[in-house]
Amino acid sequence: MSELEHPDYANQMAEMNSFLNLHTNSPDHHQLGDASAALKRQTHSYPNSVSPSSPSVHSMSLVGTPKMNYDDMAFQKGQQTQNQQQGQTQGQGQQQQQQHHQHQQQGHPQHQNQHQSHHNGTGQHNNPHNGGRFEDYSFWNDFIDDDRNSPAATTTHNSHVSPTTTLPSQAKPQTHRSPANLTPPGQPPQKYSGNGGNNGSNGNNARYPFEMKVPGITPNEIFHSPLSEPMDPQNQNLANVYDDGSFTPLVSPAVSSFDPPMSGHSLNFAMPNAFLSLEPSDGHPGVMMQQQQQQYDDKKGGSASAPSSATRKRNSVAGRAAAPRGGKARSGRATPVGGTPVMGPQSGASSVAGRVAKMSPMTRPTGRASARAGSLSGPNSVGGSPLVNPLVSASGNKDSWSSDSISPESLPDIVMPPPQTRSSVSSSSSSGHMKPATPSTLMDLPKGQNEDIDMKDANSALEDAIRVTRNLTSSRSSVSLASTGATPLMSDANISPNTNISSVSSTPQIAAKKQQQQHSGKKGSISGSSNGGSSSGGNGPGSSKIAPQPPSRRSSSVSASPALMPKISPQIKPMMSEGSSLDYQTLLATKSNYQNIVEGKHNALGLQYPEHLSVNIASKRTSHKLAEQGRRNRINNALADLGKLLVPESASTSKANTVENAIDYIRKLKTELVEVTTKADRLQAFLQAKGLSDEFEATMGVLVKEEDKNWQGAES
Amino acid sequence: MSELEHPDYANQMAEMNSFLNLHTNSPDHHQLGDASAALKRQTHSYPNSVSPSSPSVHSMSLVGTPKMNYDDMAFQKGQQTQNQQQGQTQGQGQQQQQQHHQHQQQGHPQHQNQHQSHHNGTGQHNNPHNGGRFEDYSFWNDFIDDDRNSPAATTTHNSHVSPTTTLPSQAKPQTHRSPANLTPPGQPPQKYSGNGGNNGSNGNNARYPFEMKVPGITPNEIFHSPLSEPMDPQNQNLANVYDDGSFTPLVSPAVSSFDPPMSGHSLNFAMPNAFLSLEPSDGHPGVMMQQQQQQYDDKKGGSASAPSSATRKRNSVAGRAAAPRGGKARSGRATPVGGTPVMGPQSGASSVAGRVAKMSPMTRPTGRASARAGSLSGPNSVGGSPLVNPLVSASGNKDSWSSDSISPESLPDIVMPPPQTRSSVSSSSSSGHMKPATPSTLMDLPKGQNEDIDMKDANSALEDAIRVTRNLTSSRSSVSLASTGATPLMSDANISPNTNISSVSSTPQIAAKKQQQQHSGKKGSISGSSNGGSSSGGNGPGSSKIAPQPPSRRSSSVSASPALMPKISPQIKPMMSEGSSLDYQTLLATKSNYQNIVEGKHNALGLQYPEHLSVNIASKRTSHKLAEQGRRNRINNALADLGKLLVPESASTSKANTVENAIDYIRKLKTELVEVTTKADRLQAFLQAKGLSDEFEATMGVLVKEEDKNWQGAES
DNA sequence: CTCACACGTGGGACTAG
DNA sequence: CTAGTCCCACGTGTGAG
Repeated sequence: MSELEHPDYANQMAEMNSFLNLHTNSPDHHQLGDASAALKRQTHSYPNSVSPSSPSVHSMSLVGTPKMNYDDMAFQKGQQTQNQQQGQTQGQGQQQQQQHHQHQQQGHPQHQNQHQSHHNGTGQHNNPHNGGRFEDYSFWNDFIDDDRNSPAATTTHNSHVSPTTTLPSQAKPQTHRSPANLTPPGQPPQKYSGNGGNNGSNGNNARYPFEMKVPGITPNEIFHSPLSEPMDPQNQNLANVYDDGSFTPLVSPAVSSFDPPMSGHSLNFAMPNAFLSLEPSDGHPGVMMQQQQQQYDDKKGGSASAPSSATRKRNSVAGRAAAPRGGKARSGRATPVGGTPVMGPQSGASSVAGRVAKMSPMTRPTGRASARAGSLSGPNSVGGSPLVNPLVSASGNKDSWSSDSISPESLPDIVMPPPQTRSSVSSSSSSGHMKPATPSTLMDLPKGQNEDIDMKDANSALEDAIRVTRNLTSSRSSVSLASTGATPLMSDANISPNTNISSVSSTPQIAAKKQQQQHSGKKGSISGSSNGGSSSGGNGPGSSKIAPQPPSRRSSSVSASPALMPKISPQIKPMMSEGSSLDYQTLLATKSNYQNIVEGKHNALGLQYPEHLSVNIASKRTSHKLAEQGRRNRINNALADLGKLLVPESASTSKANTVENAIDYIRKLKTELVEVTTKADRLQAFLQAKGLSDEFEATMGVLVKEEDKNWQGAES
Repeated sequence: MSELEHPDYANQMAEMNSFLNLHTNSPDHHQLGDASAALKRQTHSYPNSVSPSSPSVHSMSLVGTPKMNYDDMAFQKGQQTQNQQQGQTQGQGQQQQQQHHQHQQQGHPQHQNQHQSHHNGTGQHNNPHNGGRFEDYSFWNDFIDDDRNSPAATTTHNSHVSPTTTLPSQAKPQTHRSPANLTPPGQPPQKYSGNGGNNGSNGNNARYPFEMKVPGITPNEIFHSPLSEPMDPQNQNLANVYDDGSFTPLVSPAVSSFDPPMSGHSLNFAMPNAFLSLEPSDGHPGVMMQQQQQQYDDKKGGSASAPSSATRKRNSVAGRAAAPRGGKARSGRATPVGGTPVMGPQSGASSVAGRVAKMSPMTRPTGRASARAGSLSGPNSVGGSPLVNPLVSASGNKDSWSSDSISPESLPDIVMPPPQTRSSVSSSSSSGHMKPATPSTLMDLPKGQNEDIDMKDANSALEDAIRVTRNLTSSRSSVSLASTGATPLMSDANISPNTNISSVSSTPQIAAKKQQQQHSGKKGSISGSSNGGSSSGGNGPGSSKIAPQPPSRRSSSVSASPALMPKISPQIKPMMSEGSSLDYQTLLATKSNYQNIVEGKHNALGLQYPEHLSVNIASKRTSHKLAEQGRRNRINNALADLGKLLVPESASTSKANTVENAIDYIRKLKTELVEVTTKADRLQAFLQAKGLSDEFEATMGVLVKEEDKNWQGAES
């Protein structure tokens, strides 16, 4: 037996080593490392914040808190210069382009910076944290930059930078700083429309949605802060704004649903769901960004500039939405063309992202086809409809359930998402795919082609808006009740004491999902027998794996974000629907404890809450959520970049494949390098033997040895 | 470019191979994969299930369902042969060894198979799905192999292979097939103890826990299938076995908690939590494996063999548990030495894995210190105690909440985990760190030093067993009630009609968490003021971020796996505790819909369930869970390998850093390659100009041009 | 409080039957 | 269309610092 055991260990050891050693055979290493990181940050535009005078600002108070660090870190290092310096002074439209150009033109400048930091800061890589962090965030920036590339992305970077001072709303400076980044909704269009001067609108941008999210982590304040209530008013404002623009008010009211709960000291996520505030003006629907991204993007916001009103939104999301990547067609899986946000989206870049795209589950594509809202449907007619009510729309989408979990904070996430469908419609099915808008999406870079984007993006943005998806889980469940007859879960939501929730309208959640239109709509096209529901479109019935999605979204205003819902899939829902007694029992049974608590019903039930606990956890969760997303984005961006470096055509480009390909590629490169080096050495040796080396150098003017040495050193 | 592309494919292929190959240097690999997989299955022992006559068995019925495919895929290709063929005919003890040997001896057979499939199946990578999949799974196998290396792993492979026919119980062949793998608890010890002839026990091993999990996807059957009931008997047997051995019975009774629910056609996860079935005999606690692994491992189970009773368990988990990696010391973050499973764990290998390790949240280290069970504590004295009751132990652990979600299936996950602590204590703190045992961990390879392991592993295994962690969330909540006074959630569990749940004992969840003992116990050491609770130790109060963890675990048998619980963190729990009426309302409020449903209470509440829905979803979830883990492992493995290729010293090695470093590295390599190539070309051109090229070739015998071409092609 | 992980989950896309 | 597979993103919990 011992043999077995021991050998195994040995083997394991061997394997582990073998991995290293084998590869190690080829020298190389280190140096390259730094460069790539820098690129990412800037872009992001976060659609969400769009809502103008959102009360959410209030919630903002929390804002200036810990998490911001994240972004700040990154920015401070490298990009700082880019975003802030450039962005601040410039107008949006211009900025975008400029920055964008910089990217391309400058090429690797950022990288170098990082490099230095990397090398300089720590002679060796040993100080991963510092060096690593910065770089890491730089990635974000890079992404952002990427997003820029995509038309939608064209937004200005500055916006996220320092919303702080500029914010028109009540928000405290502090809070704004980081949160400011979120700003969102209203402005995204600017990019598209080319409204360089949206500054004025910026004030509106204030961004409440995000602010909500950006929990400063000042726990106590959060809950107790007036925010929750204030939010409502603002929400209304937002609605108005949208209306003014030409939007459908649907937008955010629902959002508040959350706020009310928690017996007064709401959890604050009132807005959470992100929300799509489409833009009225240009007809570019403002895509919503998620909190997370902003934070990360904001980075500097705090210190460096308070980019006054100059801050601009950006539709990074929209960019993505457009994502289908302009012309690229996506064939089957194998051929990744699509806009895979994370992995392969990059516009011009390599084809890496085969199927990878996925990006954000939240809204996902839903695409037009399925998109329910009649108004929204038209790709062009952005003006009117897009703003879906998260709550309302939620019905059809599967997404509503997806996130689940419970944290109150989850709400904000969804917001508007950009399209960037994974399957990106591609040129062929121009119809209007879009991508999801999930947080990550927001974070990411749209990259697609620059031009053409405006229109497309706009359209896509609209669709995206519709897709809002997710936010409130309840919506879907309620729907299911109607159609399915089974879904008990959220339907009760309205029952909750908090009128706000139900009243406001619903929340995001629009349709997001389906959209498969592209190819021919294996599943997608069907998407749903869309109800054609007028106002809030979102319904992604299409693929609904389990339950049929009844398009009828009742506006049930459950409010509890999907996260809050118990993980039980809608399908699981009890059959009870039949009108059995809807008393507390039912309520309890259907809503989940958390929701009940949130809605303040717990008192009725005799349940009590340690408020402070909930407060802290809420903020923590929120921050953590954002942090996690930042992390994911960093990884995804890095992966995407990595994919670009690789072959390009290579394989499907799933994350795993990307990494695996990278491994092979590195090995290959090492092998080649060794071979070439060997050859060169031999040649050189030969020349020297022949006594021609001097002549060679004179002739060729090349300094061979040094290179070799360098190489070897690196290699070793 | 063509070259590049092709090369990439080639690379991928190569990568796939490379993994294999590289490692292959050390033969193990694939085979191992199978082996390792095999290990996991048997072991499981699910403490929960342990409970002798636990009704939970009933739930098992679901087992044979859809997901199995996943594993099957992988296995069918390569492993199939190994496990089934061998396993079926052989006895457990023998089988294990044999298989194990095969692994080593055969070396790469499986890999090759996969390889072929990849190449053959799809000339190019275009068919990522097929090709990729297989290979992907191969990874799993590799991991598994690694696991084997760890002493615990020594279990037999056969067991998982084809439980089908062999199953003593009434289970239908179908269901059993895949599920069979799970087999578990009882037998793990064999390896350790060297009980080659456990065959007889095998019958008992039957494994209900896993079967539960392994949903064959024959949805209807699952729930309705007789298995569930039959299982019970077996479980009893198992329990007996353990008892016979010298175990503490604590084990699994609780496990069943799940089973009963779901109004009769329970969801099957009854066992879920996995559970540590330590081994009584030798004193090597049998570590539990998770479902996931099994499934993957099982793969073939269905078709090939119906390994008669021969099926054997395995303690693969234990192996991991031992993981602490023998002597390796793990310093702070920067210094990765530890056993970081995914990223950097490799024992001797490079330092890459700085902090990366994390691996599996599930059980994590919990380490001895915190481990509550008195009996268990002693590293050496494996004999008696180890089997913790999942439920019981759960109290303190944070983990219980971690997974959350709801799916019933979640239960099995945790099983026994191997140690492989991220922070691996390292030599210095020899005390006994261990690693978590999370699914991923299981998957991964322990790799520490070979020798010393036996004892250490064994010890660690024991500890691991204690750590079981997670499984049932309820346990913790209940605990909180007691101490905190707040936690309403699961406490009611007992209330549920199903007597089984509460009665049996509790479930896994033991202590897993804390364990920080190592360094000095920043947080950890405190762990708990361990109650010293005699029987089931687990409590990881130590770090309890939020609530204080009251060590008193009331054995509340909530049963619902953590997953089932609403995401609401325990902290959030309503204050209601005060003994307010615990009627349905309370019950509903506290337990979450899902749990209620599972417990069959929904009827009481007037809720009805479309059984078929729940059935499918349960199985789907389970399978999906496993698949996801496989995917994650693949990525993580690739990442780890990638990290190895990179500098080694380089940075911290977080995933993001790894990828980023890889990017830089690739760039650097390319740059160098270009430079060198350029130089070589110049040299060569110079020679040719001089007319010396012929002479050179004659002298050096090198074919320069070709290489250059190749390189350029790749480069372009 | 930060950073990093792993997990489980929902869901989109795609392929087959 | 369903089922199965893959992949992804998310949110959460949790360590370690």
